[in-house]
Amino acid sequence: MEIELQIKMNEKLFLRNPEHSELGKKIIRHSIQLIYKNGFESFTFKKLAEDIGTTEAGIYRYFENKHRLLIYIAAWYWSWLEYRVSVNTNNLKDPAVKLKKVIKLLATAVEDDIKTTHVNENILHQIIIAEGSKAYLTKHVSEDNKDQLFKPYKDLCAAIGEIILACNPKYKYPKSMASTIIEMAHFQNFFMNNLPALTDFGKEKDELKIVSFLEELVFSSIKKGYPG
Amino acid sequence: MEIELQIKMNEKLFLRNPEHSELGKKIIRHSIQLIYKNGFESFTFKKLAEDIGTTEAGIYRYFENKHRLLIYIAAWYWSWLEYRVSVNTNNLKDPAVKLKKVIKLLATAVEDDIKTTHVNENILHQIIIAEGSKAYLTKHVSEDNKDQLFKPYKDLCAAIGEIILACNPKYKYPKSMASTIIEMAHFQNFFMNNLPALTDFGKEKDELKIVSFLEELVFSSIKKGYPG
DNA sequence: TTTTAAAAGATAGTATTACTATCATTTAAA
DNA sequence: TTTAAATGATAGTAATACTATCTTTTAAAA
Repeated sequence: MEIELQIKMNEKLFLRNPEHSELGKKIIRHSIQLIYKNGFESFTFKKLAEDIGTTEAGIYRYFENKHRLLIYIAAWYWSWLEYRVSVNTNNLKDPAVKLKKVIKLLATAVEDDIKTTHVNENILHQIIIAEGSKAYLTKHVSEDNKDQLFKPYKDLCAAIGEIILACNPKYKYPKSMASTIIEMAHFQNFFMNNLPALTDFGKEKDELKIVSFLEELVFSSIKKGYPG
Repeated sequence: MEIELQIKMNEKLFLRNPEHSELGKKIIRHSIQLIYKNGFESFTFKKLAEDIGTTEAGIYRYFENKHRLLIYIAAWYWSWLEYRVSVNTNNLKDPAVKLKKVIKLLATAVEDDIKTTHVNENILHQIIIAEGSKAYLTKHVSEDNKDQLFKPYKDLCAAIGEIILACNPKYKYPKSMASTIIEMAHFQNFFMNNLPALTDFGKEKDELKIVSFLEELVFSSIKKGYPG
């Protein structure tokens, strides 16, 4: 039996659903590779088309512009992460154990077991670290947000917020704590590898140190101590 | 007696020092306004030149490209913040009181008393919140970092790290905690105003709530309790 | 006060980017 | 088998991101 992970994406994220055709899947796969290789700024639909072996106009039939494509990729990532969080935590009772698991999922590289056909999740993780915030750091965030383009991020944040509240129902900032964990899992990683003076992990470059930092940060704040 | 705040900037940040001429100062002032108004993506040297009443070529004599100009503006902001941190904390003995002061300086809008002639600091604060991370989220961070372009950020981070260590010399993550405070002071503000579901401050939109959140986060982690 | 050099203005030009439009051909669904 | 949808091929445009050159203005040195 072959199981393929299909994530249902918001229709507003694209002009034509890239999951529904070979070309569409190629667009996603190759844009992830190209953005990883050269960064989002130097990424263009022309280069992408050449890389795939199609034409610029072909790409424009799927996505309005490269920023929309970035939002799509980010949304896919957040949906996928929420899926992994739910799979990896719903058999756990202790919310503190759950929260530890969440931090680990956020802050460490993916073990490449559950392979979805057309996405390299490790590279995806890397580009979301470096380019992910550009999806919402724009003048048109609010309109994009009205179109629900950031729903997967907000859902993940809400889910983590729930776990935090389960640890301590009186904690006052579950959602801000959740977004802090998410953003810092990524930023501390980026800093560690690129601006090490901004972290305490520059020498070892060990993701597990980020996990320890975040765990200490979170659990001392929500005051439930460490789980086993 | 007239005192003007002059911040010495790294020579590699520009081709010609914008502080040394009227045109240069106009470039800084007007770019801050334009980026604030339309966002960094739609900001171009052409538009800037028209806004100022000079030519594109004129701007290029000061800055290699718009990204360098953003780095310059960000560097100026971080230098200015470090200056304000030192002015506002060096008469304080208790490091915990110092740290509270730092959090407030980072997370709340500027009282526009100390006016530097050509920069609107409130608008500057806003654009750093929305665009600041784009200064380093690039493929060429490491080279830029070698040119010391991010030194002001790193210095500020180091200074805050020192205060954290003064609170608790055994705390293991002073620099990561410092960069977390800095980034979250900005991101929680951006989220509060643009993606409120990611925070617990969406309704009131009150910066002081962010201050409370950060204080609780920081002090429960470094375990020295709140100052008076 | 003149000379000289640096800065700014004016104008032109190029390659690339970010699209839109059209028409022919292939592929897949009815 | 027909018909529509998707793709390919090609062209074209406005804007962006520059570089180059030449003239005029401004400011500093002799």
